[in-house]
Amino acid sequence: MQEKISVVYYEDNTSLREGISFLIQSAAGLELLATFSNCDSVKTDIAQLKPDVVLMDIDLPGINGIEAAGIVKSVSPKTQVIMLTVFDNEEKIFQAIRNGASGYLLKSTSPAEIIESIFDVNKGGSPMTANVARKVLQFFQQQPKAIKADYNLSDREVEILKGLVSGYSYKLIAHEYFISIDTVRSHIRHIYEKLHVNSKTEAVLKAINEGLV
Amino acid sequence: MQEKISVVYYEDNTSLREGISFLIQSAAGLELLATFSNCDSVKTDIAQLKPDVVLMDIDLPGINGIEAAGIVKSVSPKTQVIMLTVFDNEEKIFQAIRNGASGYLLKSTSPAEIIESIFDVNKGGSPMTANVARKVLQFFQQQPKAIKADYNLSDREVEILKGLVSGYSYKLIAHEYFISIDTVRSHIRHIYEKLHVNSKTEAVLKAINEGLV
DNA sequence: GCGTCAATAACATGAATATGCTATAGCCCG
DNA sequence: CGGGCTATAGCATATTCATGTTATTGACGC
Repeated sequence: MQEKISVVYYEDNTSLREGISFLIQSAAGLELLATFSNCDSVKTDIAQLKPDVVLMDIDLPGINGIEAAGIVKSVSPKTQVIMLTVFDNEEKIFQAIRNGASGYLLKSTSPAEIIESIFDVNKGGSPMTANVARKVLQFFQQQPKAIKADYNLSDREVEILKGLVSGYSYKLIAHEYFISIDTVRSHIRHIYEKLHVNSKTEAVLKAINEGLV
Repeated sequence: MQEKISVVYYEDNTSLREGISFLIQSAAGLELLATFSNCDSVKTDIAQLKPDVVLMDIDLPGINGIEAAGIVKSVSPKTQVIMLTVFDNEEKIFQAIRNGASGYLLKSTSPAEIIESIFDVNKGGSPMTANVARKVLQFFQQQPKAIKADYNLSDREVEILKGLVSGYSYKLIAHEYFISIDTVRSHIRHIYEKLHVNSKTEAVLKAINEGLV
């Protein structure tokens, strides 16, 4: 058996903090190093304690939990951060993930699952409430909406646009598709009209952002 | 109380299929419409049954579960698909997600949690084993590697490059940063040398692909 | 068969971009 | 204090791109 998993817990709601703290202390295999009601000293706290896992409330007075997550990861990259929040706000989820959070639980999660999540995250998992996970997955799924349909591009125009997205010059595209450069111009002219842009770069950016890969 | 959640279950391992089937049938609120040991008739099955949820083993003989997930979503977009597998292989996870799967559970998941996941996914969640979730999250986290360091761009060059990535012309960038257009040229010349490209579009593509957002 | 549209193509012109060369002023480093 | 690097800037030239205009061919619809 390995050492206990060390935990630090940030939560401003006193009764919640005391409740979860009690559970962590009771759990075999977990060791609660400290709890804090705000993140003001998160940098020095974490630098000294170097916990395995941080439980971080997202809505804290002063520095919010999302920024704090980033600070934790910067001073102790191996520490795993689990965000706890009442919000399944999309923007906050992605901010937290980008800041290095490895878990994201809604406060509706049962205490037993919160404890379980600490073990999960320490084993290299990412415990996530199903609602949160859905939002993350949608990020991957949303894309295949066709730029073709949105902007009424013809098949050929999509091909040419892919050429632009590949970084090709008109000359190369002409050669690629065995057509004259003037034809390439024609197509690109039409593409620009349909996408409402007026430069190669804008067209490429739009194509990428709209999911034409 | 609403109607029962209708479930269809694909699994080639007979004893596992029978075990889970029994649990689904026993669960209040769930109705098992059918089980199959392979996906050969998935298209017609789903088109007729239109279940709320499909439990899909990923390693099936014949058509594999990942393709099958795509077929399910194409004939019945509202049906939620949960993948079940022994592998937490990264490529398979992402393929399944792109094919529209809404949940991804390892077979080490307890039967009780599998049942719970059916309710979760029907409520709009995405039940995921923590290991799987981690792989998905890493997709978002890997980015902040600096193009600056990789290619030794100066601060100013990064700023200018961001201008290009925003779709600006030289003229606009010059105006944006209060410098002459010739200076913009100079910077961009150096950027091209460092990135080993020779057009605006290539530079923009490289910047985007390398994670300069 | 006639209108519409997609794909092809040509010609022209001005704007934007790519590239070569040069140069100055301010840093920091050893 | 000289050498290296960055930010700034100018000038010249060639290429590429953006855009206006026009035209032919073949598909498809009705």
